[in-house]
Amino acid sequence: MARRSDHTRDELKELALKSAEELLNDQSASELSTRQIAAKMGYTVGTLYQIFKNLPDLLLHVNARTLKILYDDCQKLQLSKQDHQSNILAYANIYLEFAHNHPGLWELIFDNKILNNDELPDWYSNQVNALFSLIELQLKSIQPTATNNEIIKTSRVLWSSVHGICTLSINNNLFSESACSSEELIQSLIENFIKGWSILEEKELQDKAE
Amino acid sequence: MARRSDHTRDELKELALKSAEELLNDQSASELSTRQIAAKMGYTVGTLYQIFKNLPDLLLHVNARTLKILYDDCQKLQLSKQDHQSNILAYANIYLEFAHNHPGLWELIFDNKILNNDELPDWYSNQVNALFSLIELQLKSIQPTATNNEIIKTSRVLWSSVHGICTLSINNNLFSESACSSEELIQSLIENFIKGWSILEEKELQDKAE
DNA sequence: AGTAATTATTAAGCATTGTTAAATAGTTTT
DNA sequence: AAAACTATTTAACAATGCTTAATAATTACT
Repeated sequence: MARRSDHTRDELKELALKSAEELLNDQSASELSTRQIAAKMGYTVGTLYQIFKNLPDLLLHVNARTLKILYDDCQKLQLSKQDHQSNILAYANIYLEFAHNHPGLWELIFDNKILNNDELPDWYSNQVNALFSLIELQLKSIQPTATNNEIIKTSRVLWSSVHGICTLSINNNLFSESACSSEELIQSLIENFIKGWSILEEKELQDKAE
Repeated sequence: MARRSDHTRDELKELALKSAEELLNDQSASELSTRQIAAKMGYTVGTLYQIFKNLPDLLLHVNARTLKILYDDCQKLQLSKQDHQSNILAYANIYLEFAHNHPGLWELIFDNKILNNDELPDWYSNQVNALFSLIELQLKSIQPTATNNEIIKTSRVLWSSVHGICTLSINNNLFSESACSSEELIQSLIENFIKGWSILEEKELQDKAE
């Protein structure tokens, strides 16, 4: 057989990404293969290489869709005008919940097959930055006098930490005997960190005032 | 050829682990293979399977040695009697430095090939717990009245967060344009979190006193 | 000492993997 | 209707980890 023209190029792309995503519901990112994706599409491997440069390229597009979902979920939130800490906690819970419900998709975002291969394209970095901006906005509201650099730094610290809790609570047994849920851990992190961060800034302001 | 008896069983074990460790200096954990290890030893794969159950088992033993190095490094520290926050920061920097200098070995600790396969053996979990105990001891010194559960929870939060910062700062480009070093991020995390955590406890104590 | 049992080591086979080049069959153009 | 084009398949390559059968060297036993 050849040249079926059952699907346009765009349809094939959509089909490939959807197939990969469905497979990642049942297995880990490292087990995902081109042949599996092709089979799920009803095509063979060669077709994939006509649409995507290679497997990492395909997976990068899967990640782009994942980032979009995360961003859209964040946008749907009813944000509080006053309680910015709660807003950050809500973002963190969206992240945690997604990681729990879609461990395969989530794991893929940090897959070295994709990250190590090439420089990430701009359109992809922009999606990541957009997510960071959400946190930065809340931090800026908490401490309007903080420098831009301090805001960026703090958003990275916070989000890396949230990410770390997700990683370790999802993948393994390090928490085996302890009865702490990941929600509790996330809440402890954000409560204590933001509390400390606010007070640090207040002290600095007092220092300046004296 | 067969039965060279150039090495005893123990020597072969040592040789295999050392070979794996050396390979991990130049490549990522996911690229590491039995054939590579065997070739580096000057043997073939079958020999490995006489010493270890399988590859995950071999890697688990590599990890055990990594954990021991980390623990020994922590023990070498000159701990402060008063400034427990600095002690925790020192532990975190040991962790960060190791991750930076030995990304392959460090990555392997969280490899799913090992973690997902079986339940971890007790002798391994004990090594992990010993490392957590170091942090727990410092936290207990900061807040002697905190419950055991609160100490365990807090150690998990802190260490997961440190781990998250290491993960993201080593593996990828999410921090591309921002000029924050991982040391800065770690310091911000620990300073702010511990500050917030201490104050939270003080408030609770006040509540109880009233 | 010489044969038998044991065991360390190799070598080969299986089912995978990503990727590419060539063959094939359907569509479009001439 | 024939020729040009191209989407799709097929087949091949070099890897991977795992398992097992064959082989060779040592040890144990008579």
